[in-house]
Amino acid sequence: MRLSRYFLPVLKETPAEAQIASHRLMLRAGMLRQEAAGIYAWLPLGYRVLRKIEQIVREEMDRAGAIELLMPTLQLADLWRESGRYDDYGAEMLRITDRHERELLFGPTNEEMITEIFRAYARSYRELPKNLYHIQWKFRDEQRPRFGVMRGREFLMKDAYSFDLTAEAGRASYNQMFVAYLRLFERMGLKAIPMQAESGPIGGELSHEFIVLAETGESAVFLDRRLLDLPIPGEATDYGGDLEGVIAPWTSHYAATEDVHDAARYERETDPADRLTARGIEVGQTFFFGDKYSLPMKALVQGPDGAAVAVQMGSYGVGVSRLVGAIIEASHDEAGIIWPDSVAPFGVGIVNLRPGDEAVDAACEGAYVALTAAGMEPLLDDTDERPGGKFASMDLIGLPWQLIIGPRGLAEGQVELKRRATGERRRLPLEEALQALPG
RNA sequence: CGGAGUGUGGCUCAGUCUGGUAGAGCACCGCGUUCGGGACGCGGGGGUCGCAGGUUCGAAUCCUGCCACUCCGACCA
Repeated sequence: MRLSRYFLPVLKETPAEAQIASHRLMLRAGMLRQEAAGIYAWLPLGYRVLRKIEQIVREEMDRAGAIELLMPTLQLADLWRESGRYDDYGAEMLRITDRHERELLFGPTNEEMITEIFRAYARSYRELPKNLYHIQWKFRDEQRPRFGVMRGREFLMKDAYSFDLTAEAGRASYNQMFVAYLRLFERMGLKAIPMQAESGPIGGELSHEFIVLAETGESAVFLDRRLLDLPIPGEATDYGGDLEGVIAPWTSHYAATEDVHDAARYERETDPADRLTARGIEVGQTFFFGDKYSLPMKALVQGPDGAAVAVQMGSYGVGVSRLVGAIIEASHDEAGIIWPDSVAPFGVGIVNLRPGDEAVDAACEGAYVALTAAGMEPLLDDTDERPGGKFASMDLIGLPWQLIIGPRGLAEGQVELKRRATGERRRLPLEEALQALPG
């Protein structure tokens, strides 16, 4: 992408409404525009990051055997009356009436709808297990939205739903999602720790919140710090096999949010030197709730013995839009965002220090073509802004690499290659710089 | 939902107490000089001061109502 043709409204000054780093930086980097309290437009740069995160989530869900579909944002109120949640959910649910006076709602989650879809087609235990997911916009009418995309009212969520014949099989499905979550957060450069959690309105006994440790997190957490060093399951993990052993290290150390924290147990199960009290951002949550929905909504299949049984279900959410903020909270400095390579909106920024200079323009064009061909997704700053401003903008938007090309260096056959994360700067010939970049 | 604030040009804000022709910096447009870490000079464009009533000769400023947004708390798959 050539910056001269792009839409990247970076802000020199910090917007007054933004309180935390990720919100400030998203507004300043031209990623986000607030349209109402807790409702945002994703500008081109922000949307690129959102899509990268979404894609990582999708790949890991697919790897774990889940199947993608897409459910609508609007749902019929009657569907929620079947589960009894229409009245229970309260003011957080946005209720809508159409021209025929039919009651609708903007979905805050999709247990009812996926159960309705499943029961419409599934008849036999032979069709199990199934795990269906979608990545769709949700709306929860928070009383007090805040912190930008960290706590918006409209947000993008991946939600998966598992269907099994028995609780044991359901537990296996739960474990698959557990492992997939460990992997997908790791791929985004995040250290997300699974913690015991309350299941809240979703219901059920078994639940984990996946929490990224950050000072600006909304909840206090208590954990065994050895969890921070556990290895993440590899790409070759056999999701068809028994995963109990894979997740055991994660569930055998103490980790809990303040809501369910048991101080006595904490002291009994952890060594004082290993205790870590911190704050965290919830980026995902897993639930196993058995027949809580399948029973009242009659999602039944015939078992081997011919009897109809309610399927055992779980649901698994990832806050895709919240992750954009969480990643920034975990990775930024005074100058701006520092994107992990895997979610960076562009792989490398090329800075033309003297647009209009024939040699410099040619070198930049050459680098742009070569890096595009190499799949590096370069962003070429070919504007006539002054160098200082270009450097500041590049640091702000946080691309992993910066390739700086100017007349002075070029006269000596040199360009500058800068790694955003470390600040390391190297002067070297253009050809070598292109070789040094991954991709 | 309880409490506290804020709405003035695209952004950050001053002006409101004490009513009297709407301001600054940045950004933007033109010309020129510049150009390796957010340049400088000269000239210029842009605001029904959140909305609606009221008081007054006169309202950004005082009064009333409403709306939006922010912060603290409660709430929060």
